[in-house]
Amino acid sequence: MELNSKYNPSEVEDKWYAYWEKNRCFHSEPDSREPYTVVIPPPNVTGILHMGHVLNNTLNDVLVRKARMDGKNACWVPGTDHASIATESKVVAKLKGMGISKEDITREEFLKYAWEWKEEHGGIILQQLRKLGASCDWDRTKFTMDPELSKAVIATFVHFYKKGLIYRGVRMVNWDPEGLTAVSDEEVIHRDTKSHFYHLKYYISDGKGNPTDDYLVIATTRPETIMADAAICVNPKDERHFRLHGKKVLIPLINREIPVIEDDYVEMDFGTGCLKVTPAHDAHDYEIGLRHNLPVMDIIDDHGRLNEQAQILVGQDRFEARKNIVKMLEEAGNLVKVEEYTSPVGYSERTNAVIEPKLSAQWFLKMDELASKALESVESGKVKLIPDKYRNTYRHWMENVHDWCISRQLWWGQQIPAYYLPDGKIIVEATPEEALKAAQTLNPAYTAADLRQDEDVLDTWFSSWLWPISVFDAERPGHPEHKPNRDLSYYYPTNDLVTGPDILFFWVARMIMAGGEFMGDVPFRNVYLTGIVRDKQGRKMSKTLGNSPDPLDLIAKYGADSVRIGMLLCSSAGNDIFYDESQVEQGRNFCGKIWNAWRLINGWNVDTKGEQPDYALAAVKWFDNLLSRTITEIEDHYSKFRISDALMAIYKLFWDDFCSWYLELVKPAYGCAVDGITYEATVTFFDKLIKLIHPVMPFITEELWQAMEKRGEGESIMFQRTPVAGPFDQDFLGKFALLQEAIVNIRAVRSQKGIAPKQELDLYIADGTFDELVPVLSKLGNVKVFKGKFEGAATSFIVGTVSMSVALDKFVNVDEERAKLAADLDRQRAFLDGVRRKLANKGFVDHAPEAVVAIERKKEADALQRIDALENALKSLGA
RNA sequence: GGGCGCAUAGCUCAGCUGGUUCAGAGCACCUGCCUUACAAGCAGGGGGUCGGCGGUUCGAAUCCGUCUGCGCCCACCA
Repeated sequence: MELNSKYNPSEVEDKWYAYWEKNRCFHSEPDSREPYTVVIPPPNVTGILHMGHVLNNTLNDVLVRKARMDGKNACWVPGTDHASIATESKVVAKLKGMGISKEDITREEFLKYAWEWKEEHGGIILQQLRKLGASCDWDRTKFTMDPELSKAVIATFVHFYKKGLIYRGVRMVNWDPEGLTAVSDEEVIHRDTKSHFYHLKYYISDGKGNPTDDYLVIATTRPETIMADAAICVNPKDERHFRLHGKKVLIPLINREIPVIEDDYVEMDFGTGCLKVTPAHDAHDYEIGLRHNLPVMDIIDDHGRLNEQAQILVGQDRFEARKNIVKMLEEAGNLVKVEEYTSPVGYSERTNAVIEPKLSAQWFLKMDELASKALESVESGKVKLIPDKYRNTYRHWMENVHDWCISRQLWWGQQIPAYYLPDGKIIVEATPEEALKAAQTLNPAYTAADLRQDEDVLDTWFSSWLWPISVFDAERPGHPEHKPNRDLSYYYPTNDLVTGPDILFFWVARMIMAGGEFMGDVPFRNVYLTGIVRDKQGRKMSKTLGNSPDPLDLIAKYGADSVRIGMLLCSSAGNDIFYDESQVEQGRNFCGKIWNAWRLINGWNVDTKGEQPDYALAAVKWFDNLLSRTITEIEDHYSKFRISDALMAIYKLFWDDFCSWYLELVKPAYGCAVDGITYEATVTFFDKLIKLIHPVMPFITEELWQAMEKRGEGESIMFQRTPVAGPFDQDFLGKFALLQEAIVNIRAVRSQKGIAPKQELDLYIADGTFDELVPVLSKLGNVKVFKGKFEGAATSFIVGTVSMSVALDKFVNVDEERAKLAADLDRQRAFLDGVRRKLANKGFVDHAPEAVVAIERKKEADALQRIDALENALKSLGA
């Protein structure tokens, strides 16, 4: 088949992806083969493909395609995550655009809009993944809010509730005033933020609510919360404040009287040693409040605005109120001074709003027991983290875990199956019907109208932690007594999980917990943690910075294979990825190389009766051995998840070894035909090479494999077997490497002396070490080879221990050659000295293993031989 | 503040159990080539005190200590 002179990726990629999908090449069903399973880290249903996804899914696809070609039953389950906060805020925004406020519509109406939105805009990313070449089993696509997956989530809640691990309680939680929901500790990101430290005067009360002349000074970063103060706290040992014990002070501006209390919590040497206690708006203050029975006064509403309780600045946003109250305090004479201050502030992971500590009733899952089991799974090596360094981080987290706040004040998600009875009792059952039945066992008079379901939904991670189970068998979570279905028994546990370290705790750890709870086994064997994709300057790629290229643009420009290569080239596990477009260009260049190599082979005239020349015989033997050795290396890299090393090994094998050496060697002279044996061998090599390349570059390899000969409908390179390494002759490969060195030397001589490649030179070789490879030398070096020493003007070099001389009567400058040889001789003598010093060292000879000493002795002998050869060469130059 | 990790060529990184001629790779760079697969290419070449200091060892890029400079995770001294 004729090939275009240029490779056109976009045409080829669309064609083959459509072909793969039409023939359901990615679909997997349980059978007698060994399974290889991965589940996709479900991207947000609202998401669009970014470079992080590209990295992640490329790695995943490489592993899946490799496993498939290794003969395993590969199954990669795709899907999306309902992402409650992100999706809900998008829907709210859309409704706002339509003039509809969430408060004005019912839950049912809102959900109708949300589902419409999801059907319309959701899952774009799954289309985009196809462009990348991801070989997902699309027939198995799941969504975390699919009816059966939601059922699994509800069942899980009921399971843990009845087990006593889920409880409802009033706690200080992280409130997101933008998302209007509580979030878990893990969803709060602390960032050092510049702010101010305001020193405020609180006058001591005379006991009747009037200020005296005496005052104390507190330091706060949040002056807008003073109206919620319940006390001033000092350290009982702090002598400076003994006079305050038992006194009351007045809150500035509103003159409310609050007591001075004593508690060890207060550090004497921080701030002024006086702490204002605001139980409603600070987690520590809340604790102090509990210890001292202080009232809780909440002055901030869900949106982060001051409410009626504040008395002043009512309705203002907390940050606006802060500015204003500072002015008021200054005017009132309560402001002593303002300091610049940097302190960590919590931000919502989803909305980036400043988190407001807020007291509210939420649902929690006890983590102690689950976490210790999940820790054990990793410590024992049942789950391997790659790279290993994350074990430490993981351990630290699992040992310091807090109960998980699982309720969210949202509508998009699985509604908590808790039902309140009129008397406040809580019934937890999977469905309203079951709940009613349970209620009626308490009092048969209850009707459905007496049950009020909890308004909140569950944290999205509370559904994604079931993902590796529920995508196969949604009946199982919450029901460990259920027999796993056929899919689950076959595919679980999955093999590898590729994901970012940022969700190690959010997701990975919790999947391990759920796996232990419902399957009694870990959900995966290996977790490959990728780095974060950064730009050339080391900045994290983000939409706001605008430094992230659109992967689809890149794919359109360079082709998906090139983008995959660009990503993989710089992706050693666990290290951040410094992305640069030049790497994608390298991928594109590699496509061109592969393409042209086939064009060359494909264009040869073949003489089936022709005799195989000696150089071709040697070339085939060499590449055959080298292929085996390199496959061994590649397999080793894969087994250790060194994907970029595996790629580099393949890359060099193809480009340097196959193209630059092998093809140059066997390629017939212009107008001549290649013999049949060499041709067949070359085609076989090419076939093996593109099979090795397929997992990293699926498209171009499919195109060429299909171009090589007519294939049947539905056939694909992806179902071919990975080439296996045979035994290889290390000595022969070593000898060939030396020969390559000789050829490089000859080329260098030409280059330095300006001798055209076409001009044949005479080469003298001292002995018969390379006899078998002389035809190779002649062809690639364009030399006529003579055995023995050359007497006359020549340039000489040592290959291994063999001296070679290029006769150069016409070109050589004897002085230059002499100087070169002398320099080389000096180097060899210095080397010999070093080796001899080592061997003369009794400590070395006595302590070092015999093999190491033997190597040194060999070095000594070789060096002596080389020195001898160099001396002879010098002599023949008349030195 | 606590914990973990990193530092090797201009850039990105390998270097696994301390010992092969170990100081490497890719990219970038320099020189010469439009050689009939490929200029997105071919051939050749330069470039590093392995962050500093000290130690262990016959032997250290590799192990230990320490300092410096980065990065990450955890932690609300208000």
